Amino acid sequence: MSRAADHAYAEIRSLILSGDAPPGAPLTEEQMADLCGVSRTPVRDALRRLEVELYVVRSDSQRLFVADWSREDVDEMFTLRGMLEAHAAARAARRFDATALDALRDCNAAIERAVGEATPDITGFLDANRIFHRIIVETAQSPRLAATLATLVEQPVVRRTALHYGREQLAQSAQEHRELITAFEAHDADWAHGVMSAHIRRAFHAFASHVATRASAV
Amino acid sequence: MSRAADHAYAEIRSLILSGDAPPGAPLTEEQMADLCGVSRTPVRDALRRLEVELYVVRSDSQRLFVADWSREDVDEMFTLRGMLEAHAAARAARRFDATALDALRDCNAAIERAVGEATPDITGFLDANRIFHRIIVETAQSPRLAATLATLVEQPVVRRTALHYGREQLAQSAQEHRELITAFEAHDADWAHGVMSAHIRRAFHAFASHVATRASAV
DNA sequence: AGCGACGTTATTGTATACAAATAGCTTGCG
DNA sequence: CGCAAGCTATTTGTATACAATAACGTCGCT
Repeated sequence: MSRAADHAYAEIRSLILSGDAPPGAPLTEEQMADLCGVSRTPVRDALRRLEVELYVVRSDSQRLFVADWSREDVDEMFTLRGMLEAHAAARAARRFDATALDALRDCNAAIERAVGEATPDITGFLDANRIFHRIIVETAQSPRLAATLATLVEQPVVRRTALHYGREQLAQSAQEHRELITAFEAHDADWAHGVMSAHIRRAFHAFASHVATRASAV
Repeated sequence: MSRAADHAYAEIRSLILSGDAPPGAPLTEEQMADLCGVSRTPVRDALRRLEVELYVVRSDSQRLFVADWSREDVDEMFTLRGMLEAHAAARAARRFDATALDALRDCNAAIERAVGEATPDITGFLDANRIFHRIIVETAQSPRLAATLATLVEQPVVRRTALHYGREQLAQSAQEHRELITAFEAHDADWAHGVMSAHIRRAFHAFASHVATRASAV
């Protein structure tokens, strides 16, 4: 995908993430095309991508709506993600080399900087966090696992989770990352598996405790 | 997606699976469009879908090629499938009711009939087997899990595996299904998890032992 | 002969027009 | 008043034309 399609993707995505297009809202190709100033063709590509990533859902007949996830959906999503990402961590533990580990350490340093500031830099945290997890999945060297996880790791959920983190939860996240790095350095697959599994599970509960009072999860 | 796009998807997919388009072969949108007798627009949709499912890969700049599944890829596919389907079995164990269990028993009876004949009825086995696993996934009641598994369970691979089964392996498959049913009757999630996990893993080794001599797995 | 710049060609990206299908309303009937 | 059938308007699906871009071969230079 190129300029127009990428632009449309980013535009529509931020429309959803900002909440301007609330869950359940219909998204028509033409509206989006007008909004982005491109034709329907690249918009279709962008929407298909967003559909795969489950930002939007397709009705019985092909109309698109902003996704609305129930509490069970989110629970199941975190469970699957935990299972697969822990598996990825175990695989990665057997494959990490010095270069990749350095990248991981740099990345977590960025996370700790973002977390350590007077007012935590959530955006910085999210960006670095995304890269951190991406390095692990890439090191696992399983395209299929990567593709499967990509459809499971919903950034809106990650974002919302992080937004509700207090300083100590952000710090704990960074601490868990440090332990992961240690497990990777030891090339201990079981250790990495366990830490990652707990890391994701804790994130779920952080998320769940904040949406418990709301009817809709996202 | 509608008629043309679905048709293009099926056509290109079978082109790949049949081996007429060997791994590494370039796929241009126009070629595919000519082949399917539709325009490039639905072909693009179909190719995007095939890309998500990793039948094709995209080069540094947007050209598409038939994916090359290595032995490791297939291994990883079975591993992921085993993980997810075992999880599905565990979930399903907590949810099975009498009606669904009856359907499962009927289904396995059909499998045993197909296996017990003088010359095993592989097609009958495959049809009943597919329904058997589908009932379990449906009973697990997780749309997301179902969607993820759908992209992981390549029927061509299942078929190739079954084609190489001997009578005793077919019988063992039915036997494992019987044990699964027993675990479901007991609503024992751990038991169901273990049996399913082993069931898939054994299938992998049955598959692997037959493709070991070939350069490309599928 | 090797290497690089350029032009040609093949391929993908985008826009637009039109066809098909679907949802929602309106109207008529029971 | 409820409901269903049909019409209309909206929306998605498909085809085609054209633009942009990347691959490739050619020609010229050193």
